Amino acid sequence: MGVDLTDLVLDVKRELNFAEIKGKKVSIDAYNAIYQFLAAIRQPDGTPLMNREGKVTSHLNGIFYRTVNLIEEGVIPVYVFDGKPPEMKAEELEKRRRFKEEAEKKLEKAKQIGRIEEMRKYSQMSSRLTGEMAHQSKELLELMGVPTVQAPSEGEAEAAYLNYSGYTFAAASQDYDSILFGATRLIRNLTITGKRKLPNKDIYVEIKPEVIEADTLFKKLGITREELIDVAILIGTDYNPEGIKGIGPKTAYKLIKTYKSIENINKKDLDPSQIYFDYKKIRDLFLKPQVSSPSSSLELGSPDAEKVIGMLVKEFDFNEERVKNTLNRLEKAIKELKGIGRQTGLDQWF
DNA sequence: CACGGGTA
DNA sequence: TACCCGTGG
Repeated sequence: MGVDLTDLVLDVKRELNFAEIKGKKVSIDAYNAIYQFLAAIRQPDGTPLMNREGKVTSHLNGIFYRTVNLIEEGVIPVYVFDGKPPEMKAEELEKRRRFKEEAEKKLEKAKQIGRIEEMRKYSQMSSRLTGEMAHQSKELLELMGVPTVQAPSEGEAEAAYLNYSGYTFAAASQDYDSILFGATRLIRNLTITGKRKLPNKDIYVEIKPEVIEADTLFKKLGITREELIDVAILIGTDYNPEGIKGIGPKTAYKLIKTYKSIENINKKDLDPSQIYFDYKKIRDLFLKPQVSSPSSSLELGSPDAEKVIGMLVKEFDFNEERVKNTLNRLEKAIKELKGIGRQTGLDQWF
C-alpha cells in the first residue's frame, strides 16, 4: 500500500499539465500500474476480461491502450518492473495475502446473494497480479517499442533512482514512497484517469493526474528527506506496516519537526518501548535501496506490429481492427515524438 | 480503464 | 464536440 502521506502533501500537490512532461521520460512503477488495470478493467459483475481459454487479459488491455494514449500525449513511459522484495517486506506481503483471502470470502457471499455491485467490489479487492501477468505485460511493452527496466528489488525504488539520476523527468506511482526513495517529482494518477467511484457511494469523482515536487514538499514542511522518512516510519511503511499505535501523519510530523529524528524524541512524548522495529534498517531501505543503472537506452523503439498482433489478436483474442488502429496511432505518435527531439531549439525561432 | 458507435 | 452506454477479451 505504501506510506499514507496524503495529509502532508495536500498543500503542495497540484494538477499535472501534460505540456510540462511533453517529450520527457517518466519512470512508471509497472507493478502499481498493472495492478490498477487488473482491478479496474472488469465487467460490472467483476469478471475480468479473458480470452477464450479463460486467461485474464485486463492487464494487457490497460497496458496497451493506456500506454499508446500516454505516448500520444507526448510522454515517453519507462516501465520499471519489480525484482525480489526486501526481506523486511514479508510482513506486509503476508498482510496483503490475508486481505485477499478475506476479500475472496466476501466475494463468495456476494455471489451467493447475487449482488452485482458487491461482486465487483470484492473481485477488485481480491485481484492478484501474478508473475505471469507481469511477464506478459513486459513482453507486450517490448514488442511495442516501449522501454522497460528490470529492478533488482523494489520497482518503486528503481523508478525513483532513474528520476533523481536524471534518466527520467519524473516518477509515476500511486504511492508516496517514491518521494522517500528519492524521486524529485512524483506523478500520481498517470495511468488511471477518468472517473472513479467513491467507496460505498453512488458518486463518481473525476481523477486527474497530479504532481508533487519533492523539494517543494520539503520546503513546505520544513524538513529534509531523511526526516520525512522518519515521519513515514512512525506512521507505518511497507517495512513496518503497523507503524506506532496512535500515531498518524499529523503527530508523526510534529514529533520529527520538533526532534529531527526518531532517536531524539523525548521519552515523555513517545514511549521508546513502542518502537519495536529496526528503524535504522528501514531508513536504509529508503535511503540506500538496491537499484541498478539501466542497461538499455530507455528510448522509444519501433513497434513490431506483426508480433503485437500475434500476441494480442492470435493469443489473447483482441479485436484485430482495434489493435491495428491503435498500432497505427502508436507509430504516428512515436514519429511525432522523435520529431520533438530534433526540433527543440528551433521552435523558439518560429 | 478504454473503445467506438449512437445521440443531442 | 461532448457525453452516454454497451462492450471489450
